[in-house]
Amino acid sequence: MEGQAGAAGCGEGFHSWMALNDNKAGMEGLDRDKINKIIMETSKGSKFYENELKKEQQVDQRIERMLQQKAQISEQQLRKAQAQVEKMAADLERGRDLGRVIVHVDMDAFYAAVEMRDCPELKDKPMAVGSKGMLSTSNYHARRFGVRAAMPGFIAKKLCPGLVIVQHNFEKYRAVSAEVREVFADYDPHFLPVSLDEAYLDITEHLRQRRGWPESLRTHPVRTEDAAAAADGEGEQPESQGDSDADSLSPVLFEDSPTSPPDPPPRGAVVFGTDAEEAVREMRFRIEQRTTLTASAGIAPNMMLAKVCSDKNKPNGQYRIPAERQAVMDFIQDLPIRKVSGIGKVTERMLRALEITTCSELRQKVALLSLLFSEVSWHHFLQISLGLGSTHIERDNERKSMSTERTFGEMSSAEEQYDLCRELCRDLAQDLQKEDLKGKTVTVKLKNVNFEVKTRASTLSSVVSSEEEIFAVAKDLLKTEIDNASPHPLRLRLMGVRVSGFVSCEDRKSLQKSIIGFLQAGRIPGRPAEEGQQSFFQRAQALRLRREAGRGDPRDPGDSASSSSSSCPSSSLQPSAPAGPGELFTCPVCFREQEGTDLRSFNRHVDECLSAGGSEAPGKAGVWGSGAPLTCPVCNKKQDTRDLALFNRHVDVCLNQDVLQELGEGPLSHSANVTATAWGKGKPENGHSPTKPSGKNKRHGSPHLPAPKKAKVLVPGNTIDRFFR
DNA sequence: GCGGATCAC
DNA sequence: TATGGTGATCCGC
Repeated sequence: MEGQAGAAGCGEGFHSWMALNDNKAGMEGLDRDKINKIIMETSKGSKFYENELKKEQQVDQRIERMLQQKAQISEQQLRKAQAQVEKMAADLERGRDLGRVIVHVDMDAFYAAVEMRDCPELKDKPMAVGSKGMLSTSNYHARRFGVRAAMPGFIAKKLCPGLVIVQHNFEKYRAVSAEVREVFADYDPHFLPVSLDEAYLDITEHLRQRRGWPESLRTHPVRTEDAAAAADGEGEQPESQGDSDADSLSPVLFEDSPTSPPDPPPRGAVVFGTDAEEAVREMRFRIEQRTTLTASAGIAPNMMLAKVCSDKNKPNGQYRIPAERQAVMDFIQDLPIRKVSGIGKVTERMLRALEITTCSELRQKVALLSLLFSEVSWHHFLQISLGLGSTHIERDNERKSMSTERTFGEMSSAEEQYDLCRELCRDLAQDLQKEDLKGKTVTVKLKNVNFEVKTRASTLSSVVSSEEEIFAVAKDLLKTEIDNASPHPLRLRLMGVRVSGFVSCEDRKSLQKSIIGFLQAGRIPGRPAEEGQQSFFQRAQALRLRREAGRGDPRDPGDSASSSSSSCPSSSLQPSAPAGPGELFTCPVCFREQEGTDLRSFNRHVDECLSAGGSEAPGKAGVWGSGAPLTCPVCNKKQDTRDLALFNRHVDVCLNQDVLQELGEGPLSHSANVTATAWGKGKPENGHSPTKPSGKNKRHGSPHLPAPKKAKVLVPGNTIDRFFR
């Protein structure tokens, strides 16, 4: 999403935190002083304002201390530090990797754009999307008035009385995001979503394959309705200056340019080239065709640079840094450090106090920084100053905490506070249960009416997850604070509860390895939450239902609220899709059928069975179970085997059968020794999209096909799960 | 492990 | 009428 308000030069009476961010697009011809004055007058005297002033002064003191420290540094210390820094810089330089092509894609004013698309009346009006207190994003119209993300609605209204504020509609944004991500997946099946509107891709492999592609694979139809308009240019905001070679490399329009006779593409189609910029242009084009929304992108040898680049020609533009050291250095040279992700308001101020505002200045003074900042910090600074960044997009799979917090009007009654605390615990417990998480640390967060924030934590020897367990801890933490404040009441404006210290995934490894790990699947490591979230049963069931109904698709309908995910496959089935009436599930542990239960109940049963130990369970693999026969969740037929390996193989083949039918490539013999691995990371719904040229549906994004000698059963991810990726 | 801060979206 | 929610990380105890 759009960045928070950033720094701008602050004149008399103004402060960095309220100054307008003038480095964004859409501010042309704006009277910044006037805007700042309005913001100032509206804020002045408020509790919020007072607290911001206080925080600002704290930073001032921090800077003061730093400068004192700096004054005590000797020439010799500095020389020594210099040597150390140069050595490290040389090491880093040796390791510089320019071989990857990393792309950062960012949807333009995403929420606002979605709302405008779906409500044409908003098109010409200044509008913003947000909740009561805070705006998430504004359209470019509104930005001209100084209205932007992270601004409270009432101030925005003062700046722009005609502003239309639209409430969030996250379900819709998630749905649009899912469409966009389908396009991403074609360029990098392992892409890394940052939020609903942002992602990193490594298109190195895509480009390697793309070089050998015929034009037909790089040809994309123009939306039929307004093909002419789409072909006219890139919308209202043409690509900005700086996208230098854009024109020369622009897609050829076949509308009125009859090209070579051989195999003329269909009318109203565009063909893109084979290089990185063309691939990214194509991706943005497809996103726009699909969603009517524009995206901006940055192409660079690492994530840090790609992120900066995506901002450069926003909106609806792209920018590339060639994979050459000198090009990187040239780009970095005058880059304001604030543009770099991770350098925020405070860091910017601290560095500015040392006369560092650009990356070259940063490079110049790293030795000094190594004496004033922690090792982690100055290493980071050095990397930035060299234009280095991660070349390898990887997901932080493991969730480390989960929390709920709420802001409200002043609350001073202890009774109310306890009630609220319980409510928060209840909500949190529910969320924890959805991901089957249990943690050892409970933290309570309090913000008083003066905006002062406090957190109080307690770590237990055992894990907690239920409302009662969490509340038992949280209420004590709260009580301590209430007691401490007495006889005055706590005058709160916010309360939050967090659980962290989740049990290590290691503890669950044994479960994963067992058959149950396979059957449950849960979240697939390395995939975003929304793609791996459904259990194997749910997905198989969906697939079967779809087949029976002869329509629909088996995809997960959307992601959960946050885009974070866990590498630790849940040991519980996800509860979202209850089994239909009459569904029977066979517990893979005790082999008894569980009738008429939803997946959550079924899972609870399985959990109980497992935790009951070996006494009831026939054995880890359950191969010798003597219960009822297993039912294939795909074809829904009882299988004449109790051997889970055989059962798995049947299901596997069953699934492949479906894939092949979906792809229209005929049935596969059930005896064939082919696994879903052949379709690797493919998403089946891409395979039968009628709009794409034929041949395009063959997973060009997936690295290599086949080599599946033998179905490796019982290992999730190699067979059935691959199908769903 | 705790608490305050910083940062991103 | 009066400035958000979620998650991560770092630093100094």
